[in-house]
Amino acid sequence: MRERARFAPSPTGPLHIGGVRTALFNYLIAKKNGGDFILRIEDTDSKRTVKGAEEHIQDSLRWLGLKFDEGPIKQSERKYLYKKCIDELIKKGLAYYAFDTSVELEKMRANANGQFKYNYETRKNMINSFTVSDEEVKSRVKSGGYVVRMVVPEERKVTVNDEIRGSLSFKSNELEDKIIMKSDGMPTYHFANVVDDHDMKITSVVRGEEWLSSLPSHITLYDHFGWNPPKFFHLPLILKSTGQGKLSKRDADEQGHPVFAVQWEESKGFKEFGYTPEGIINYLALLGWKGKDETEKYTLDELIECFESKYINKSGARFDVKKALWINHLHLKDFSSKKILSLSNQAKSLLEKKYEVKVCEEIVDLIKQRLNTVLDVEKEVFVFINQPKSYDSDAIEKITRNTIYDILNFCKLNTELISDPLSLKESLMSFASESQISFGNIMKTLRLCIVGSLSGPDLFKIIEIIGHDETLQRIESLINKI
RNA sequence: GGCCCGUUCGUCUAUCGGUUAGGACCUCAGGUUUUCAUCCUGGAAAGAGGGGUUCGAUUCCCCUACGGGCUACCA
Repeated sequence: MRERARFAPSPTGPLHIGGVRTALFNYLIAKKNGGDFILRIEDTDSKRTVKGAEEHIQDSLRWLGLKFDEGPIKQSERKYLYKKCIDELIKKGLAYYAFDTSVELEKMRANANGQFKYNYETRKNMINSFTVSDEEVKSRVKSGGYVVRMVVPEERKVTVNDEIRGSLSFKSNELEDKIIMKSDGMPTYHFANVVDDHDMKITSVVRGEEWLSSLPSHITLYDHFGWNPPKFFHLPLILKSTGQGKLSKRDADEQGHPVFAVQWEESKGFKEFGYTPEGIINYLALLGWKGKDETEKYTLDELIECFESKYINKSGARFDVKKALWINHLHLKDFSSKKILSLSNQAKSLLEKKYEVKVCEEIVDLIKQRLNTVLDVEKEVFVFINQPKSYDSDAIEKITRNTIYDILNFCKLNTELISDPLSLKESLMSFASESQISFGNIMKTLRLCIVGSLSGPDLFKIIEIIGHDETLQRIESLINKI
């Protein structure tokens, strides 16, 4: 059977990293066997639908490269289907009308110390199809304000299977006659989910662990309809990087990392923080899954190739920024210069204003392995565009001003050497032995004057690229400053 | 409180009952490099606790502890 998996977020807010991982695992399970990846928007609660959320979800998936084959299918547009199925269950006696007000329900819960369950026993004392005459039911239904509840049978063992955890069993008496249709005529999550997954011929339901406890209710629903349930994968949660609990926006803010894939309102996403889709996808795949061997770097295509759901982990995993950054770096350093340039518009336009395209790419080649995020491109490229804004004063003091002066003066007096970095290096070496200044200090001085600090790519390459005049200018400018 | 799930280095994880408990991030020490980074070599670092089962348990079972989820006319 053709594999069909769906990502089914509700548009109640922006897509966060946990949702992205759910989407990714759905995608991988679908694509592993050449199946379909479907997007379904679960917007059954109009009160909680947030404007722009659906668009944000789609933007995120697009940026990540998780293309869906069908959808987005919106539940709000499928009321007719749910209604039909509700009627079917009512006719079978497996669902019933309930007329209790929320005030009454709250009272019941308060009285029972939070132990109240609407079930095979308590429904006898509530206002519903079981306790009210047929005529009254009819008239109450006519005037609206009712809900529909599912019948959960008494004293039964509900055995469910989760592909990640294996077989689980629940007692039906612990379950509730869950509301499946709300008084506004919309289905609840539990109902719409089951009906849609069946209707859409979904073969694998991949979702967060928070749904595990409602699985027995869902299975009961499948039973009521006489449908075969799909396979279920309940993914462990992503936990905050320090402390306890699952990752939330607040913790992410505190730790200084994003939670959204792409920007949402004022909150920058992974994209804006300079992560690549490749990096995020790779890191997220590794958070809770591991391939057969020690490989850590995967592209999406490689993931599809290697992914096996049996290697998905059971326990929650902390989000580790340092490792995420490292994985991002792994991808960035292997990108072509052209691609890196296309990711950093700012750096690209600054460079291209000054250099030919070929040189621009050469420059990026020099800085590639220094990158953790695409934001670093701009920083690293700065030395090729502008004079240092400031100088590392600690370094100056260490080398001493006199030495610096001597070295720079030597360069200034041998300006013709600057055009030929190779011979410049040789003369500097002989200058070192003549003047009793260590070659290390000479290089540091020169770097200080070209870069402003003691880090950066190959100095002679920099000199070659920025050229004779610019180099001389930078030398002059440091001489004037000390 | 009840129900369900989980628990190996600081973090992500490997281990199909017998291993010097392996790898990666982080970290530390060396090496390469003109510097930083990259890269290379090496070090430190773990089976929550208690009972069983077994010749033998990180691995199987039970209890406890801890963590997580659910317990809405929210998803």
